[in-house]
Amino acid sequence: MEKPIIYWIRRDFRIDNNPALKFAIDTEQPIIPVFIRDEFVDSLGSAPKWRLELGLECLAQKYKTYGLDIIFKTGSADKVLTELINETNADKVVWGRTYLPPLNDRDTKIKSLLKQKGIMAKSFPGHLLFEPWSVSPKSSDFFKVYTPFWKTTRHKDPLGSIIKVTQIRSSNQQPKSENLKNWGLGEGMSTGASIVHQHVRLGEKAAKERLDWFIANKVMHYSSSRDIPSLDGTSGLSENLSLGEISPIECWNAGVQALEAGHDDAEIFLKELVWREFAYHLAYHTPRILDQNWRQEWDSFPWNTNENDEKVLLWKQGRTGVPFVDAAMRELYVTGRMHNRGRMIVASFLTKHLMTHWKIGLKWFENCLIDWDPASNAMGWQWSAGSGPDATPYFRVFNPNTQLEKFDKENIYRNMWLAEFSGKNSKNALSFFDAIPKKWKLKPDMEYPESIVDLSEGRTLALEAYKNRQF
DNA sequence: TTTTGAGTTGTTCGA
DNA sequence: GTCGAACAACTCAAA
Repeated sequence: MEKPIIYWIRRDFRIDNNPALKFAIDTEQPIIPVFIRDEFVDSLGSAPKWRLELGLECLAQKYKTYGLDIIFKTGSADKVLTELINETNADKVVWGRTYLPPLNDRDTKIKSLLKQKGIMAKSFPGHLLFEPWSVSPKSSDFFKVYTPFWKTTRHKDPLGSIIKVTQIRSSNQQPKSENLKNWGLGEGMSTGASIVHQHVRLGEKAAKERLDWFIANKVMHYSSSRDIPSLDGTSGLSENLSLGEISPIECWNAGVQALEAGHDDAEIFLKELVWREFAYHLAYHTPRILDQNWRQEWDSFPWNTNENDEKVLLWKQGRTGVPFVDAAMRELYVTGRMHNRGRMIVASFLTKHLMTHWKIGLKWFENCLIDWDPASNAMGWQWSAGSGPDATPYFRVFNPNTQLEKFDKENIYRNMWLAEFSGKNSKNALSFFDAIPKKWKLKPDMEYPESIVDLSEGRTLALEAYKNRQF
């Protein structure tokens, strides 16, 4: 019986432009694709876990068209892979790297364990444009500032080339698979699932089509339209990038082509892709960014750390009485995403006006975002809070009302998400009330609340605290 | 080693 | 309404 190769599916939910899968195909051995529900899958936040299930269903269908079934298994990865090797007599295991601890350390151990058994174990790039260790400054170990990182990467060729797959060789052996539907990955979502579902862009094909559409219609206006939250002016591909339903290299190449075709704004799109890289670069070199203050002196800052604080709850519910903040928080709840400008504003509001620890915000995002990415989420929150690697002047406090004036002058975004303003005119605004838990006891005809903080007072208090900090 | 220049995303005030 | 200055001072990258 011919020995098969095991392809371990990680964050590369695609067929094309997938170096690990390509390697497997090139061995000409039969391929057994496996997805393992390990402790790291179980520990995902509600929305990312739910989105993972959708992504897996879609991917399984795609594999079916090539005549392959994904094998679903639960357990620690070393144990599952070992059993699968024994069962199938496979002699190779390949997967795409995910770079961040603790997964990275786990993978290193598995690699040496498999090699000890005489199995070829190989990991591949594919999740990023560049390996985090392959970009470094001349005078230190790694970059702590974005702009020099960008200057270094902009003229660097990303890893790998375009890969198109036409066939995949399946295996005659059919190892026992669990049923994905029985895993209940979507259970944490409860009432909101059917509503968020309407806003999901699912799978490799849809992601590619979106990229084409974005490059054909939007990238040329990107520098200005990406800042307007009422417009569909961004690529919106973060959701697909997070599961690897599209390759970042494909996005990069499309951006480069647009730039070469004379659309200068495409460079800003490339810069955004590089922000994602920068987040991984930082997390790879300083893993503490994921769950501790990157600048450790911030440990003594007097954040509010009470998760059950009344104002924190109102922030989560989009009931702070500050329209831009509430609109963005409701957009998050209904769509599982939030416009980038909204992310900055709600983060600034939580960490500065409400003086609340960024970890509380990070955790909420981790539960609500279908495009959740551990590296980007942590970098963004720490940047907003001021504890991160960017030298953010402490006096930089977003005023949500000034922001509304600048980026939503006609109140389009506000009315899109706040039924208290738009009445029955906005389907989106109303759907928020169907998505939320009943126990929140919120109704669309309720009166819009008074602001929970006086914005200028909140700003002053935050500035005071930042000024008086003990470091 | 030392020096120099630069650093995602802002707000407010007063001329 | 528009525009420039002030808001401080520090870390990082490169020469």
